[in-house]
Amino acid sequence: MHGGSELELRDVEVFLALADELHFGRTAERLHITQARVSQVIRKLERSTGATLFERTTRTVRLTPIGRRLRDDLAHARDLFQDALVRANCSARGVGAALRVGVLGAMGHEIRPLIEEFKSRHDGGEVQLIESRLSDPFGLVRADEVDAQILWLPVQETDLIVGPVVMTERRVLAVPADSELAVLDSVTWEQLDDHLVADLGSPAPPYWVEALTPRRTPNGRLVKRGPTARTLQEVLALVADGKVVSPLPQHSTRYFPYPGITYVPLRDAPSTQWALVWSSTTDRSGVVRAFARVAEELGSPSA
Amino acid sequence: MHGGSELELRDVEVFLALADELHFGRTAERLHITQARVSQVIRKLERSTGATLFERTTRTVRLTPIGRRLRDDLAHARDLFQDALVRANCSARGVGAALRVGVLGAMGHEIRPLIEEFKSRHDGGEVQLIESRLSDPFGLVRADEVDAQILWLPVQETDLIVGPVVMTERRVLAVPADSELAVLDSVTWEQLDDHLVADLGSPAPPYWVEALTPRRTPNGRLVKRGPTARTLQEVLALVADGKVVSPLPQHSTRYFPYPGITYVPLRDAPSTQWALVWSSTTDRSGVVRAFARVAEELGSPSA
DNA sequence: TGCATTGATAACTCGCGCTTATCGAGATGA
DNA sequence: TCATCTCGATAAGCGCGAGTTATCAATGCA
Repeated sequence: MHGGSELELRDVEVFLALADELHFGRTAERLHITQARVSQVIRKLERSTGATLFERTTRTVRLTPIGRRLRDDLAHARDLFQDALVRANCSARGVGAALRVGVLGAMGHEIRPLIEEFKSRHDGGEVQLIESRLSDPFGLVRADEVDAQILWLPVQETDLIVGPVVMTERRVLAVPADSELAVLDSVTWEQLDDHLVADLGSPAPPYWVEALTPRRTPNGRLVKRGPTARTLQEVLALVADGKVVSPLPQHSTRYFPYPGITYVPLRDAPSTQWALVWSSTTDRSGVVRAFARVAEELGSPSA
Repeated sequence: MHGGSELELRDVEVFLALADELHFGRTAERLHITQARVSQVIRKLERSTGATLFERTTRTVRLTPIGRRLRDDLAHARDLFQDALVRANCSARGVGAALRVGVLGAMGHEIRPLIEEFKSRHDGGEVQLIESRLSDPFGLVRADEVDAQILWLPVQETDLIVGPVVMTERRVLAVPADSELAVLDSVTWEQLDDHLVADLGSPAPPYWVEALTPRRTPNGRLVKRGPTARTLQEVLALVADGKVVSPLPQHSTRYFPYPGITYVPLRDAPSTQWALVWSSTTDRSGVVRAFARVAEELGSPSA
C-alpha cells in the first residue's frame, strides 16, 4: 500500500526503450533523460506490476520472461494507441494534410519503399517531399515548413529529435570527368590532396558538414575548401566545371549521371547513416512518430 | 508549432469518460477532478489531433464522427494496455495472488457470473471472497486486507474510489415470522412504526447505514433503532428472535431462508445499488481496474 | 427579463517528474 | 591487490506543468 502513482505512457516508452537497448545509460541518452530517471521509472514499473522485469548486474541487463511478455504486450498496445491518434489526425486534416518530409537531393526517391509502406498502413496518409538546402539542413524543420527531415548523422541539436536510421550507404567521390582521379577504381581521403571540396556555407554547422567532408585527412593534412554551394545541384555544377571534387553518398551516382562527372568509390570512408529527424516542439509528433515507427520496422537498407 | 506536451494516459481517460458521459461536469465528478481540467484536457487533445472531437454548446455535448472513431480506437488500446499490466501482475504473484474482494453477506454468490467472466478473460486470475462486517464496511479496504469491496451506494469517502455498479435490486423487510407484518404482501416505510431496526454500530458512518435504513419515514416519523448487530448473521438472529425488523437487499431472501424470518417486499423503497469500491492508494489498481472493467461491460443485473 | 446551468478561460499553486551529486559493486589491467 | 573505470541505485533538491479556484459568456427556461 502506498501513494497511487499511476503508470503513464512516458513510463512505458522508457520501459520499451530499455527492453530494446538493455543498457540504462544508452536508454537515457536515446530518450534525452538521465540514467537516474530510467532507474526510477523501471523501479516504479516493477513495483506496480510486482514482477522483476530485468535481471541486472552492473555489467549486464537482461529481460526476464515476464518482462519479455510485457514488452510484447505493451509495444502492441502502444502502437494501437499511436495509430488511433494518427488516424484522427489524418481524417481531421483531410487530403491537404500530407506529412511534409524534407530531403536532400535524391533521398526522396531512395525512401520510396518507406513512403509506400506508410501510406498503406495509414489510410489517407499522404507524404509530401520537400527538398532542403545543404547549407541549411535544419532550417525547414525549425521553421515548421516540414514535419520531419532526413539528414545524415550525426545531428546534435538540442531542439531536434533524432529518430531511426532510414538508410546506410557508402560514400563516393564526385570528380570532374577529366580529372586524373576519374580513371581510378577507388580513392582514399589522402588523395584529396591538392583538390578543393565545396563549402556548404552557413548556417550549416561545421560538425555536420565535416561528417561528409572531413576537415583533415587521416594523416592530418588539411582538406582545402573551395567555392560555396548551397544545394546539391550547385555542388554538381562546380564538380562538372572542374572547380572542386566532392564526397557524396553513393546513391547520387544513380540519380545524377552528369556528363562531366565521374564517381569514384571512397575506400576509407565510413558509411553514411541517414536518419529521420524532427523538432521536439512539432504539433504533429503523432504522425511523425508513426512514420518513424514504419521506418524502424523496415530497417535501414544498405544501398 | 508549440511546446511539445505529449499526450498521456491520464488524458485519454478523461476523453473516454467524457465520450461516455457527454457532460463536462459529470465527467469531472466521476474522475475526481474539476470541470475546468476536463475542458483543458479536451482542448489539448483536440489541438494535438487537429480535429474537433466534440460538438458542444453550453447545453449539449455530442461526439463528432472523428471523435467516435477515436473513442473506439483508444478504448481498445487502453484495454490492451491495462491487460498487459494485469497479465504481468498475475504471472508475478502466481497462484497465491487472488484478487481479494470484500463482500457483505451473500453478495459473493450474486456476483459469481462476474467472477467467472473475469477469470476466463484473465488467465491465471483468481478471486478470493472475504466477508466484511456491516459495522465496518470500509475497514478491510483501508487496511489493505482486500483489494476491492462491494458495497451499497452511496459511498462518500475521499480516500475511496467508487467504481461501476455491479447489481441493482429492490429491498425487502425481514420480519419475525410471527409478526403481524409477516402476513402482508408488501409493506411501506410508514409501517415500521413501533418496530425497532437493528443498529450497525461504529465505525459504519450514519449516511451509509441510513441509505439502507432511513432515520425517518417519508412522513417524517423517527425510525427507532434497537440493539446492535455487527454482521448480517447477527441481524438475522435478532430478527428471528423477534427483537427487530430489518430492511435488506432482496437477494437475502434467496440465501437466508431462516425458519423464524419472513421477507416482505418494501413497496416504497428505492432500489439499492451495489458498486465496486477500492482504495485510491492500492498497490494493485491495475488488477482492480481490470475487474471493474469486466463489471462495467457485464452491466448491473437487476435481481 | 431575471435565474440557473454549462463550458471556456485566466491566474495561481503545489506535487511530482526529472535533475545533479554521490555511492557501492564488479570488471579490467599493471 | 590496488588503482581505475563502468554501470546501476539512491538521496536530495529544483522547476514546470497538472490541477486548482475564480470568473465570464452563452444558452435555456420560468
